[in-house]
Amino acid sequence: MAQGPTITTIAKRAGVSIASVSRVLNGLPTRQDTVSKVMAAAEELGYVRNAVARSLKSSRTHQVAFAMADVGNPAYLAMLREIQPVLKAAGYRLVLHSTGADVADEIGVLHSLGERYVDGLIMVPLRVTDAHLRMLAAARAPVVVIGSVPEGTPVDNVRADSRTGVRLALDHLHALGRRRVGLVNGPPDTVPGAARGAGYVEALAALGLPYDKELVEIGDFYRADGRRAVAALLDRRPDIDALMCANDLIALGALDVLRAAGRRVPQDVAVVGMDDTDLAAASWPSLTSVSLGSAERGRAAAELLLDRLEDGDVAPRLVTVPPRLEVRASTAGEQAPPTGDADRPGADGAGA
Amino acid sequence: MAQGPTITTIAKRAGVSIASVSRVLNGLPTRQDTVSKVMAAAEELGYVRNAVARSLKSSRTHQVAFAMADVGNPAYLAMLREIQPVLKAAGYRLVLHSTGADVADEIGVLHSLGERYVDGLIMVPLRVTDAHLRMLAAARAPVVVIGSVPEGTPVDNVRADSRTGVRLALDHLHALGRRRVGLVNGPPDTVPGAARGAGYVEALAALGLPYDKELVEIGDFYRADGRRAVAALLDRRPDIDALMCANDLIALGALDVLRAAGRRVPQDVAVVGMDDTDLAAASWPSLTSVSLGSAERGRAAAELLLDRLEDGDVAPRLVTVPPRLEVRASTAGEQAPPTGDADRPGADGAGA
DNA sequence: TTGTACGCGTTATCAC
DNA sequence: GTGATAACGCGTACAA
Repeated sequence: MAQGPTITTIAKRAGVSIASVSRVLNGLPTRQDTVSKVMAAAEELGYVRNAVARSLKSSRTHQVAFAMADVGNPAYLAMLREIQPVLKAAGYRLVLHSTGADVADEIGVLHSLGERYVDGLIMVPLRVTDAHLRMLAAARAPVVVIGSVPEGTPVDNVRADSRTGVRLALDHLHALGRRRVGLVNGPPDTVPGAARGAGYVEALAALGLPYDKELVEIGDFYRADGRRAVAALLDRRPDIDALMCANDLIALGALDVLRAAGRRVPQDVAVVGMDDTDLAAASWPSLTSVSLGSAERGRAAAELLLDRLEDGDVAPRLVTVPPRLEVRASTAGEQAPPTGDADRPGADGAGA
Repeated sequence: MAQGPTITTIAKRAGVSIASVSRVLNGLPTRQDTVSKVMAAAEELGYVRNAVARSLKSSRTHQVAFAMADVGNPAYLAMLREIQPVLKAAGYRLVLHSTGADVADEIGVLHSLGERYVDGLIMVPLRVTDAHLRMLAAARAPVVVIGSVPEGTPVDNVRADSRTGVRLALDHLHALGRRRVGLVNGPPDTVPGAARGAGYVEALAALGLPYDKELVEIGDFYRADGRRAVAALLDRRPDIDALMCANDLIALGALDVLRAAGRRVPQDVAVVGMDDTDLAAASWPSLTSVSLGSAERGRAAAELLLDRLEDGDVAPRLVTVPPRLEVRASTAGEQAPPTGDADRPGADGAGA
C-alpha cells in the first residue's frame, strides 16, 4: 500500500515541471528527451493517474450508475449482464444501486446525482410516482429509465411490451386448442400487474373468447403465491386447461401444485411463464415463457446513455422492445431436447 | 440538468464566507443565524455536496469495488447479494467489475486501484498467478480475496472448503445406502476442479469405499457437459447408484440424461449438485446440493474490508466458511414440500 | 464565531 | 517546447 506518486513527484524526479509531465502523460507534443525522462520516472515510481483529481478538473467521472430494486432478481440481472460490457467497452465503470424496493431510496439515488460521482444513470423504477417525475425533471445528470414514463418526461425511455407478450402466449395456447386459460397475475396496482392484466383481457377479446372472472387469480409475484393462487383456481375451475402466469416464479408454483394434484403438464394443463429467466429452462418440465427482452432493454438503455453522454443535446428518445415467446415443454407436449438456455457457467472459479 | 451550485454560490447568496458554509454543512459549531441563512440558501439552490471534490480533499471515495469473472454466474451473484447491503449500510457505493474470465483484466483491476477511485476491493480471482501475487503485494488499497492465496500474502482472505463439501455429500449418500457413487467433475486444472476431485478421493477412503476410475468422468462446468459425462458413465457402469456433480449445472444435465434413460431419481440414482444455486430449488426433482456458503463468504469479505478501512493496521486475516448440505428431493426420496428457497421476487417492476 | 488562504492532483492557459 | 500559475470544489489551519 505504498504512498502513490503524483505528477509533482515525477516532475521532481525527472527534473521538469508538472506541466511537462502532464503533457507527456496526455500525449501532447513534447521534446523527445523530456518524454523519455518523464516516462522513465513514471515507470520507476509506478505512477498511476489519480482519477479523482482528473474528475474534479474535467467534471467527468467515467462512472455510470445502474439502480434497480434487487440484484438478486433474474430480470434485473439479465439487464445488468448486458449493461456491464457495453459500459466497460466505452471506458465507463458501473456503480450498482440496489434500492430494495424502497421508493424513498430510489428518489435518494436520483438526488445523489447532484454529488456528481457518476456521469449518468440507468434506472428501473418500481413505480413512477410524482416525486420521481419531479426528480427526473431536475436531474443533475442524464438518466435513462427502463420502464414507462409519461410523455414529456425529459429522459430517455426503454420499454417492454408485456401486453403484447401476454397476447403472444394466449395466441399460442389458443392454437394448441386451449380454451379455458387462467391468469395468475401479480398485484394490479403495480405497473407490470396492470399491463399483464390488460393484455389478458385484450387477447381474449381478440381471440373471441369470453372473459371469465373465475379464471383469474391475483397474488404476489412469488412462487408461494403462485401455489396458493393455482390451488384456488383448480378448486374453483377444475376444467381449466391452461395457465398464463405473470412471471416465471409464479409458474414454478403452478407446476408444483399441478404435479401434486396429478395434472399432467402440458397434456392436462399447459403453463406459460413470463420473463424467460434461467429458471424457465431449468425447471421440469421446462417452462414456456414470454421473454420481455430484459437483456435487450439493458443493452438499449446503456447505448442510449452512452450516446447522450457524448452528445447531450438530442431530444428524449423512446425505445420499445418487443416480446418474444420461448416455447418449451410446458406447452409443447414432448420435452423438447434441452436447448442449453440455462447453460451458463456454474461456480467454477468461485469455490475453492 | 441545472448547473450545480457550489459552496461559493451559497456563500454569496447567504452573505457569508465559504468557510462558514462548510462549517454549517458539516455541523461544526456556528452561530444560529448564520446556520439559518446558509441552510436557507442551500435549500433554495438545491445544493448537493460534490463527492469528487470531497474525495480529493479527504482521499476517501466511499466506494468499494467488487471484481469477479461473470455477473451472470449464480455463485458470484450470491456473494454480490450479500456484499451490496453490507457496504450500503456502511455508506459505501459498490463498483462492479466483471472481468470475463480474463486474467489480464483481473490484473488490470488491481492496477487501477492506483487511480484511487475506490477505497478498497473485494475480488474473486479465477486463478491466482504470480502476477496476482505481485500486484496484491503492491496494491494501493486494501484488498480482500475470496478464494485461496498463499500464506504470507498481505491481504485478507476468505475461503470455501469444497473438499469437506464433497465429503458431506458422500457421507449423506453412503448413509442412504449408496455404494457406487460416480463423480462428474470439472477440469482438474482449475482450483475448484482439483479440490473437488481430491475431496472425492478422500471421502471414499474415509468411508472405506474403493476408488474406481470408471466411476469418474470429467467435463466442463456446464449443463451440456454434464449430459455428455453422465451418458458416458451410465454406458460404462449401468449399476451406478449415485452421482456427485461438481456443480448444479452439471447436475441438471445429469437429471436430463437419467430421465431420458428411464432411471428414477432418487430411487435408482441419487444426484447431488454443488453451489446450491437458485436452480437447485427450481429443478424437478429439486436438487440436493452442497452449499459452499457463497453468501456467507460475500458477507465475510465485505465485513473484513470495512473493518480494515476503519483500522488499516490489523494483520491479514483468514476466514474459512464451512460447507453445508442442502438435502432435497434428488436424494431424499419423496419430494420435500417446496421450501421456497427460490422464492425471490420475479420481474415485478422490471416489465411494463 | 468568522473570514482568508492554502492544499488535495490534474488539466489548461498563458507568457517565455 | 517549457514552466509558472490559475482553476476545479471542498475542508481546515490560522488569524482576526
